[in-house]
Amino acid sequence: MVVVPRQTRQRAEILDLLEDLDEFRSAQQLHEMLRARGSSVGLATVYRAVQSLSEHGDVDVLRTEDGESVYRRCAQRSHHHHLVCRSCGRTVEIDAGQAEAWAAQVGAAHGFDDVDHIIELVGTCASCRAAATA
Amino acid sequence: MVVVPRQTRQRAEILDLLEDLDEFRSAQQLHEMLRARGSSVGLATVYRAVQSLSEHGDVDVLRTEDGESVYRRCAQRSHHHHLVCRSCGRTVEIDAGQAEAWAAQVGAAHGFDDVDHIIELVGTCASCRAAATA
DNA sequence: CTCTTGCTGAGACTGGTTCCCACCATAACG
DNA sequence: CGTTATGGTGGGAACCAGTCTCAGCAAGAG
Repeated sequence: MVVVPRQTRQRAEILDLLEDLDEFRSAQQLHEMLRARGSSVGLATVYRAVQSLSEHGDVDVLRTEDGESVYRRCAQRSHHHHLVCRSCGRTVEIDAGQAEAWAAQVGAAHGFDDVDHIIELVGTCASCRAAATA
Repeated sequence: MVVVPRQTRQRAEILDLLEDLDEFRSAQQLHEMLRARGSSVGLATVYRAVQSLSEHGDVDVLRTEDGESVYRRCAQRSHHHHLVCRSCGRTVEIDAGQAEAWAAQVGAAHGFDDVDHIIELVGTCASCRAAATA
């Protein structure tokens, strides 16, 4: 009795859109883009879709500095982290084995169990750096 | 012409309160606590104060999962990270030299400069673990 | 085909945060 | 020490992301 989300036009359109994008987008941006494409999808539906997708590990979620949640379809389905360009939004997926080992070790040193971690890296990518110094 | 915040009763009271606490608190919680103490400080003022304090590095800010900002007066004024107990909120400050070195190295490997990082650890502390298994 | 059940969407609602603006206290200046 | 400009204060309105409501609809089971 596993709960599998029903396959609907709206969900398909949202996934399609996410496939086309390679940067993190907010639910509101996705909604706008869908409307621009001419499909009539409700904002609430977009929220529900990205939420269920993220629960199933099909998309990754990040929180921006101003508290907005942004979503991205990721190549790696396993746990990983992101290195995001602060200027153009280009995102690189990182396997963070080393950082995870560090986290577990630090937790143990302070008597903490089940240590989860939030690790995100923000930098300036090579091409933006070049553009800035030009 | 450096902008130094004016010293007022309200700001002093907020800092005092933060000194007494050793867990992260939201602006709203701080506001409530101040009112409970009998001091009439506006909510807007609390927001302004914690904001300016965090900009000056006098308090640390974290975002909870539901998008609330929480604040804490930290012992270390230099850059550091936190290991928070998910059950009791107990917080340990971590010097994360190793993680930072890793972040810089990963950034460089992908051609990224000025790599900032967000690293937070959440776990279950020894005493909460004991209480849970009791 | 029919029925059940989950999905949809418009708009109302919530809760955290910021803005507005008249009033007030601080600090600088004479 | 009084005056003044400047920035802080506070209450409420405004804002915005996100959630809830509920009637209508459509996917999938039987």
